[in-house]
Amino acid sequence: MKSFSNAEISEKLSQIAEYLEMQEVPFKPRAYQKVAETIQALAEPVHALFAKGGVKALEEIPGVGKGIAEKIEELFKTGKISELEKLKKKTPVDLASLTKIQGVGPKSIRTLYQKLGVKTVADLEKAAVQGRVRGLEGFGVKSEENILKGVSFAKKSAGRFPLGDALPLARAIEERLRARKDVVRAVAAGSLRRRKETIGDIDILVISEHPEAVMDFVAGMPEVARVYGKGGTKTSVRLSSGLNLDVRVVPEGSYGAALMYFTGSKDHNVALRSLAMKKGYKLNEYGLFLLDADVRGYGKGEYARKEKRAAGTTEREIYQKLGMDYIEPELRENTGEIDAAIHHKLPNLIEYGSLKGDLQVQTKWSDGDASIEEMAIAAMRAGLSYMAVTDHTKYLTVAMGLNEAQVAAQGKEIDSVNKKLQVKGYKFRVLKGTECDIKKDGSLDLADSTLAKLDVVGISVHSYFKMTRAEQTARIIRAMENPHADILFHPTGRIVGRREPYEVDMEQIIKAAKRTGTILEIDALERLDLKDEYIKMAVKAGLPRQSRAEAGVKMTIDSDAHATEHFGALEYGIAQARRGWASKKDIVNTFSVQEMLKMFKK
DNA sequence: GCCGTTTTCGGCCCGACTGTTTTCAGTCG
Repeated sequence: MKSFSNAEISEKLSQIAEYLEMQEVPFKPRAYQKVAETIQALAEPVHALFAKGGVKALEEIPGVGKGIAEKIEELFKTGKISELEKLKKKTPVDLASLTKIQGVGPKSIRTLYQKLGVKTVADLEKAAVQGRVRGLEGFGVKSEENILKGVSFAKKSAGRFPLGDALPLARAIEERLRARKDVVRAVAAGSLRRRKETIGDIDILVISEHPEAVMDFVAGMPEVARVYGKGGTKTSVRLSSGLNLDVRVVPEGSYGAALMYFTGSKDHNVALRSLAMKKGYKLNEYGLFLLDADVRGYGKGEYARKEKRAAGTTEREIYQKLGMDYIEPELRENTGEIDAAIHHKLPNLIEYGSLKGDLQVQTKWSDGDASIEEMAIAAMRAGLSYMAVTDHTKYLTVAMGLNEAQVAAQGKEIDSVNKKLQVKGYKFRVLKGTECDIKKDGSLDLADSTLAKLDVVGISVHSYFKMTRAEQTARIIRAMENPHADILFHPTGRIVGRREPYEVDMEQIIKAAKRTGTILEIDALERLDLKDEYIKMAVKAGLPRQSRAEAGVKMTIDSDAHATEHFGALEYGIAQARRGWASKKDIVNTFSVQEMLKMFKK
């Protein structure tokens, strides 16, 4: 039995899709592509699902039927998918790299291979430089130039950006557009509005009576490195930061429909459009239109369709006409939200700005940049009324972790900071805490007698990332069983785009959290750990059937601040919680300090 | 290949832009 990561499985399925697309096989490519995307976003390793429940468990994955399940099984058992091998033999090209080139798709690749023998990006570049591409049917001088530009950009491609990098950039561009007299509205939509953890490109929707002027402005912005396309209402550019930016202008009356269309996700839109169609509507970026079938004068099932506009000014209106509740952007992934909206079962999502405290903050005592008092004042400025000081412990020598005596000494400083704040008239409380290391055997790095004196005991893994799944899971669960352990910090250890999570069975961890009363953390700074899918599991919102019984695990959203400016990251943590269908009641630090402390294990 | 508030068979989202074309295919989102 071979083990493949979700990314590897996704890549293989996606390749099958592209090969089939190349051969103009209808419909199948989309089926494969959809599953590839689903698996890519899946937090639970597919090989773990398979180990637990075999082919049946694979078919539980949305979009996976008998055919694809068997192909995944074959991959695990033999290390190969014979279908893919067959396709590769027929057209032996480096699909993965070639399709990454902007403007080059499966059809072009086929022609380039058949006529010029192009197999790799290097072959393609050579052919274009030698001017052999322009002679092909359907290609010209311009296509050749674009291929060369595409190749050179693909070479220094930056890929996806963390939400925390893209959001400020998008907001700045939004501001500049709004400042224009000819712009009524400018809104960043796309994956950014859905607050995905990484952003591939920025999509901005503009309402304006003068689209051409807006297009000129966008294409001429100083940070634009290349203009991919510029039309009357739509412009695509690449920014020097490596991000792509799409700006689309629509008239005022289409605002809602366009916002919906531009926000996505694609899967959500496709599902909505299918639903609209069944109800006799057509949904596009200009509105929701009622279709009248008029057979008079037409024969053999041909219909003249007259369109009557039914909605489009606001998103709310469109959802309503389709018979469902309004769906918040963070939920629009076609992972159960449409059904929930139809049956009025959507969660009441935690709101931005609703956190009262932060339960993971580092200071100068270990690897933070600022003093306890400085962090407290910054937390207050961020609108919080309490924070826990949770410096690292001694095992983590690189972070200058504290021993028992230092923790006691730090407690005294916290007392004096609290007194000082009180004298100044601030209603803010600093809690005594720790980010206590979980050692290899699952024991904790500080003596129980020390932990017992603290308000907030966070525990976390910073070593032995390479243990087996079973060992790592057992290690963490043992630590959670410590009666003093209140919160499991960054439960999977991942850092978005930089560090893969360690192997751990999150379903078991969530069960253990329920059993032991341990709170799970959503770590906002760089990690976004828990991932949305695990949050969903913890709150029991419409996820894998087998975990529904484990509902009701409490979570906390923390900044993991190491500097005064890091409290801003809490916004991303809330976004992640919303994407995981979490409500205020699921998140302990939306409550006052007294109410929150009552939720800790006894 | 998948899926079901019309369906276990017969469907499968929709439009902008480009480059190559004289009406459209390919790509993208």
